[in-house]
Amino acid sequence: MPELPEVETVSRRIAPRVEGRRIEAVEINDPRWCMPDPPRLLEDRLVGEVVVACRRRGKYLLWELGSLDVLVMHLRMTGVLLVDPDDGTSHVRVVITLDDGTLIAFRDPRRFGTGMVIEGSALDRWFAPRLGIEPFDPAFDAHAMHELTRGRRAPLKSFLLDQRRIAGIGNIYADEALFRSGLHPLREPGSLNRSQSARLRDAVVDALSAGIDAGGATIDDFRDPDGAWGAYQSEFLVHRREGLPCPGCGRAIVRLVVGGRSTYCCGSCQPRPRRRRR
DNA sequence: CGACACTCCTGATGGC
DNA sequence: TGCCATCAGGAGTGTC
Repeated sequence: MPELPEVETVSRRIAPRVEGRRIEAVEINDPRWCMPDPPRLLEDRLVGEVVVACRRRGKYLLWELGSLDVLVMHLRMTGVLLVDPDDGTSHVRVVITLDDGTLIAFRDPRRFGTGMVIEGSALDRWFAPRLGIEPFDPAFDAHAMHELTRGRRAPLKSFLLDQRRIAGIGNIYADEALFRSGLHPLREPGSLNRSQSARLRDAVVDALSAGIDAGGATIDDFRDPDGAWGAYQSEFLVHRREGLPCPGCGRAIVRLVVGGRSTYCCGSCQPRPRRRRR
């Protein structure tokens, strides 16, 4: 499932192919993609526009247009953008034709992905209630992490998945960051001391960086825009590795469910909190 | 306000 | 071999 490193990978690979290009045509085959707006509305606002910049915010992929509108896309579970997809590629929901003939296809088997056009001046207002700090923002330091955890009582794993606190972490990188920090997924965020908050902050940044360096992880068919598989899934330390040896101590990795999400951790390197919250 | 249940969707998986 | 139930999960919505 595309998380920050996967969306970053898509953005980096696709940017040189779309920036400076004019959108020649847009074909939206699945109205769900831009619901509740009708496909015609998006097509009309996109066709003829120059893509000024392609970038990422949280797990959102943004195309800034010459009109100052922004195409805001979310890949959700199974979405991916492909450059010049092979003939017969299945589950293609949207096709964008650029003025040099390049085709950008949005492929999304489960149809959770979304696209919308927002005025650039309204973008921050739209993100504000949804997305917290960017993990690679210099302001995201140990102190900022400690402040974010104050008073939070839901499990630490759920805290990391809450996009309104920190933007971009999903199920994979939450598990990986928690393992790297040595903290248990059920820890109460508000119970972390300063040094634990600092470790968690570093673990989040390190896990996400490792994912980006590997070109993302291929789970649920994720590919980069050139169709290449990600590599990071082979570097997972704990995620989806139930029963396999912990890279730290060799004991079997365990799976539990936290906040309804599959969660993988080492019972020994990530000591369980003494008492459960109530 | 925080926490949590429910919803969307379809390919993959497992049981018989 | 085929059928069916179950599962996965990001974010929006609704409820307490």
